[in-house]
Amino acid sequence: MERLPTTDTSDATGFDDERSAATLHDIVVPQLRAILLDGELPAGARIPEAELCARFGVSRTPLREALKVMAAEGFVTLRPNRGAVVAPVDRGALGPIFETKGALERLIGLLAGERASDSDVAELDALHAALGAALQRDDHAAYTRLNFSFHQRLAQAAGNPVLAQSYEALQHKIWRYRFAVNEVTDRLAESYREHERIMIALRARTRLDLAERLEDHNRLTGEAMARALARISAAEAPQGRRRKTKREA
Amino acid sequence: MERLPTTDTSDATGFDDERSAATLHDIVVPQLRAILLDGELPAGARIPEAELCARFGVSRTPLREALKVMAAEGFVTLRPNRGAVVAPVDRGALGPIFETKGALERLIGLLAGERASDSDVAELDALHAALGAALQRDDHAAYTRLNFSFHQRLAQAAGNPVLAQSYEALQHKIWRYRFAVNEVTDRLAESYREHERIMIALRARTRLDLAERLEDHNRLTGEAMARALARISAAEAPQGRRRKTKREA
DNA sequence: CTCGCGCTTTTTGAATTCATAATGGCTGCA
DNA sequence: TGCAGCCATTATGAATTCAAAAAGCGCGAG
Repeated sequence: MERLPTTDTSDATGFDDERSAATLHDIVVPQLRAILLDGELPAGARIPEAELCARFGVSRTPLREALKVMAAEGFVTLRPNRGAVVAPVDRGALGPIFETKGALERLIGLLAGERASDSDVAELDALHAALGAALQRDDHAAYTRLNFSFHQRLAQAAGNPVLAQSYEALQHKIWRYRFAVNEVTDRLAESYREHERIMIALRARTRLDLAERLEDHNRLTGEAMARALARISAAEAPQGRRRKTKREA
Repeated sequence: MERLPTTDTSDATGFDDERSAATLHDIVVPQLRAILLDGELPAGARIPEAELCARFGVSRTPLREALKVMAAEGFVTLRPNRGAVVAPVDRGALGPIFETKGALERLIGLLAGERASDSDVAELDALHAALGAALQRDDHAAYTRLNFSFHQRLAQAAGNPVLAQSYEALQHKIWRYRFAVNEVTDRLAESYREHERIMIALRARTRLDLAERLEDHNRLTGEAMARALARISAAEAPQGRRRKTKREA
C-alpha cells in the first residue's frame, strides 16, 4: 500500500506506527490520518468505531477525539448520532485546490529562489534523481510518492514554516484524489521534464523563473488530474443508476 | 470585548453563543475558539478545564475534544499530563504569516477581479463605507473588525472556497496579534486610502491592478504590525527580568 | 534560613457507564 | 405479497469513574 510521506509538523503527522507519545490521542491521530490518506477506507465509507478501537488498542474516548480532529482537517464527516464517515472527495473542489496551491507554488518559487541553501538544493537534487529513476522503472507509485516529497521539500526550502504548512495541507487534500493520478500515467515523462526545468531554475537561483515554472507545473498537473477525473466520471456514469448496495445507505 | 466576525465554514466557526447543533462538541468548539481569539485568556495562560466546563455547562469529555481541535488549529498547546495552555503568540511567525497571506491576497485579487458579482461589489461597497465611518469616528476597534470582515468578504468574492478558507485561517492567526494593532492607530487613515484604491480596482474589475493593490496593502499592514510589535518588545524588554509571579510557572 | 525530600491534594488521560437516538427485523394488516 | 408500524438491538454522545501523573505543602536536615 502506498505510504504518504509527511514531515513531522507540530501535531506530528509523521510516521504512522508506534511512536513515542505521551498520550494515546497523539498516537491515534497520525495512524488514523494515515488510514484515511492511504484510502484504506474508501470515501464515503462508514468509519467503524469499535473496529478501530480494537485495532489501535484504545478505548472509544481517544479514538473519538481523533475523529473530531480529522473532521476539523476535513477528512472525516461527522453526522450527529449517525456516526462518522470518510469525507467524500468533492470532485468539484479539485480545481479550487490547485488554483489555491498555485498561489503558494509561486511564492515558494520566489522565496526558495533566494533562500534555498546549498544543502537544500543538494537534497532536492537527490530527490530529483530518485524521480528520474522511478520514471525509468516506470514505477508510478514511487514516482507519485517521491513527487510529493520533492514538492514538500521545496516548500521547506522557502524558509517559511507557515507557507510550508499551508502547502502541506493542500497536498494532503490532493492526495485523496490520487486514485485519479493512476490514470495519468502518460504525464509522468512530461512531469519529469517540468521538474528538470524547475531544478535548473533552482540551481541558478533565478527566482522569477522558478516561480513561473512551479506555477505552470502546478497548473498542468491540475489540468491533467481534472481530465483524469472527468474520464473516470464518464466511465462510471453511463453504467446507469446502479441498484443501491446494502452498505451504501 | 471585541468580537471576531467569522463566516460559517464547514466546521462552524460562526457565531459564538448558543447555536442549533446536535452535539455539544459543535457548540463548545466555536465558543472556545471565540474565547481564544478574543484574547479573553492571555497567551500562555493555563486553560482551566473545570472552569470552562462549568461555564459551558458540559462535562469534560466534549470540552477536551474541543481542546484537541483547537490544538490542531494551533490556538492551544497541549502539554501531556500538564494541561492545556493558550498557545503563545510566536512573534517571529508574524512575518511568515503575512508573507504567505500575500500570495493569497494576490490570487484573491486576480480572481475577484474577474469573478466578483455585482452584489459582491455592492456588499463590499457597504463594508467600505462602514470602514470610512469608523475612521471618521476614530473607532479603532470597529475599524479592525470591519477590516477583517471586508477582507474576508473579498476572499469570498474570489469564488474559491478553498482559497477563502485558507485565507480565513491565516486571518485568525493574525487576529491573535491584534494587541499590537492597537498600537498602529496612525495607520488607520493610510489603510483606508489603500482600501479606496482597492475598491476602485475592484469596481473597474482590473484584476492585475487589484491583485497588486491587495498585495501591497498586505505588505504594508504586515510591516506596520511588525513595527508595532517591535515597539512593544522594546518597551517590555528593558524592564529587566521580572521576578516570576506565582501564576507564571 | 534555605534547600531538599516525601506526603497529600489536585488535575489529567483514558476507560467505563449510562441515556438516547438510530437501525434492523418482525409482526400484522391490507 | 407488500408494506406500515412497533419492538429489540446496536451505536452514538456525553457523563462519570478510575488510575496515574503533576503540583502544592510541610517537615526536617544542613
